[in-house]
Amino acid sequence: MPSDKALKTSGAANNKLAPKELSLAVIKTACSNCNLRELCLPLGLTDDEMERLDELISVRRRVKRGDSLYRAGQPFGYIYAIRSGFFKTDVLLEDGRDQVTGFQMAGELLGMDGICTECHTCNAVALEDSEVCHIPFSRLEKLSREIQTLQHHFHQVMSREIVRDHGLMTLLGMMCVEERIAAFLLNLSQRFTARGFSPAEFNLRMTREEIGSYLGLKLETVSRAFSRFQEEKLINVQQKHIHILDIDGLKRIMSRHNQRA
Amino acid sequence: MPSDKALKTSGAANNKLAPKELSLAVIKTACSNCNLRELCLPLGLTDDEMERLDELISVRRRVKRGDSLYRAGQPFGYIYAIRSGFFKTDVLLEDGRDQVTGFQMAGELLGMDGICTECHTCNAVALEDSEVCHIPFSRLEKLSREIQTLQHHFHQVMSREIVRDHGLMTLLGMMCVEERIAAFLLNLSQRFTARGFSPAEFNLRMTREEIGSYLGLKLETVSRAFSRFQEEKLINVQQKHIHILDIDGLKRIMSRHNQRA
DNA sequence: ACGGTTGTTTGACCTGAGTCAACCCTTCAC
DNA sequence: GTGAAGGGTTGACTCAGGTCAAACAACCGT
Repeated sequence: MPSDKALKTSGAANNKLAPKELSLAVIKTACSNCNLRELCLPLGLTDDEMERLDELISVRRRVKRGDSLYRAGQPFGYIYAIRSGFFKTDVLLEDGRDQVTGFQMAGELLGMDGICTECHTCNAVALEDSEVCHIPFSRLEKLSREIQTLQHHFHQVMSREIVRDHGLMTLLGMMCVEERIAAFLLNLSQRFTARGFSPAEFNLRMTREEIGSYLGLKLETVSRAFSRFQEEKLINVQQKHIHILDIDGLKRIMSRHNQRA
Repeated sequence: MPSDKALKTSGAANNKLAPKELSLAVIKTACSNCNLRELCLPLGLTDDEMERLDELISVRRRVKRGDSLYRAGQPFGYIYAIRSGFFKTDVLLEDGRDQVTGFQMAGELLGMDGICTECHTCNAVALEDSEVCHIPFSRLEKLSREIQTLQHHFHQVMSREIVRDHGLMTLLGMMCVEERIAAFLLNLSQRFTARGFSPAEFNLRMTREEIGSYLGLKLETVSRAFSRFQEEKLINVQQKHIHILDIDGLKRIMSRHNQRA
């Protein structure tokens, strides 16, 4: 199994200097050569259509760990596709409390929260050094008026976000600690698998506090749950490194229902 | 203030029998004459464009209280616009537990959860006798390729759904009972106001259990919170009838932060 | 190599919301 | 009118997860 660190290698950045057909740098960063194209916007497009999508993406920005891709309140103009790295999104309540609403990895889109008000409603923060493609939204809308496949796929991506949120709502609304943690680990495992990494071994990019915020728990509770899972030989935890020993055991936790709320 | 019951009056149903320009029935149910058009899909469209949208909506169905508009697992084909009435959506976990994920009222759209998998992922159930417009999704996509305003507005509606879900996630993740109930009442009040009804007086369409499921609480907890709010002269409750006496008091509850999770 | 900072673990204790149970109020069918 | 069913309220008790505190481990810049 490849280490999931491999994903961080990215194409050369200065891709505007040489003519397209000759520049390896361009080829390496174009959608058509991106190894995430089956997870990302280009899914299902013809080569020709993909090239038109490529043309939209004028900027590919690196975001350093800890930096924001965008912040709540900023004007909305772009959808962002994660080429490499790891992000969290969080919303801030007026009184200072905040909650992580999602963790995003390579191939996933960020920024759709901004469409409705023309302003972003959450913060997107890199949890490791990352690289994102900037997709100007008005041009994406224009292109998706011309390419039906693209239009439909974009609608699917937004819909998937809604369904994902519903899943999190049921997690927050009626699952107990162990179920939340199991669901969290299984979800990460499944997403790493989809990206060609080990389903059983990975590094967490976020702190216990961020996990807790996401799952509606306190960091101590997250820590205790990890320890308990380790005692029960379901996982091995060493700080940020997770090794899932018994994936079916985790799934079993999800299906025995001792409802909470 | 008009009673919010008034919303239930709806146009005649058999609108296909007479030529358009002559049929009052058609005029009464067309988007262009719908008093919800500023809340619903037609927002911002010209008369001409609205007419083209009208043509998509071949079916307007009545849904009896307790009946489903669609169920999880059913193939997806339509987006539904609520003309009158009141719905809940809920998702079912494999083990039988279920959670209400939203309450929808006139002018709001239902069914966007189905786009990503071509299958609905939740149930939509009428909480009172209702009337909905069926919008065939593929034709909506086609039309929104032709009408930029429509396309953009549809994206805004989906985005708003995502932002709404984030709000519910923060509610479930870090608010205490009183904050959840206050948020719930304020949200209903605000939506009734947008529809021209009293911000202070309305009838709940859902049971305490459904409210609890939505807010991640048990029905007894909801009932106790209502009683406590009544003692504190914030509201008057009589079964399903709510009278908000002190809307600022409710807002104040939301901003004093005694976080929970 | 070292001191400070940030993140993690673990224990002891506390409390807000869940559970269980009894009772009441409406509504509706017959 | 009457009985049954569904929904709502209230009280007494319990416990899962939060709080507070202390100690420890990893990381980072100098």
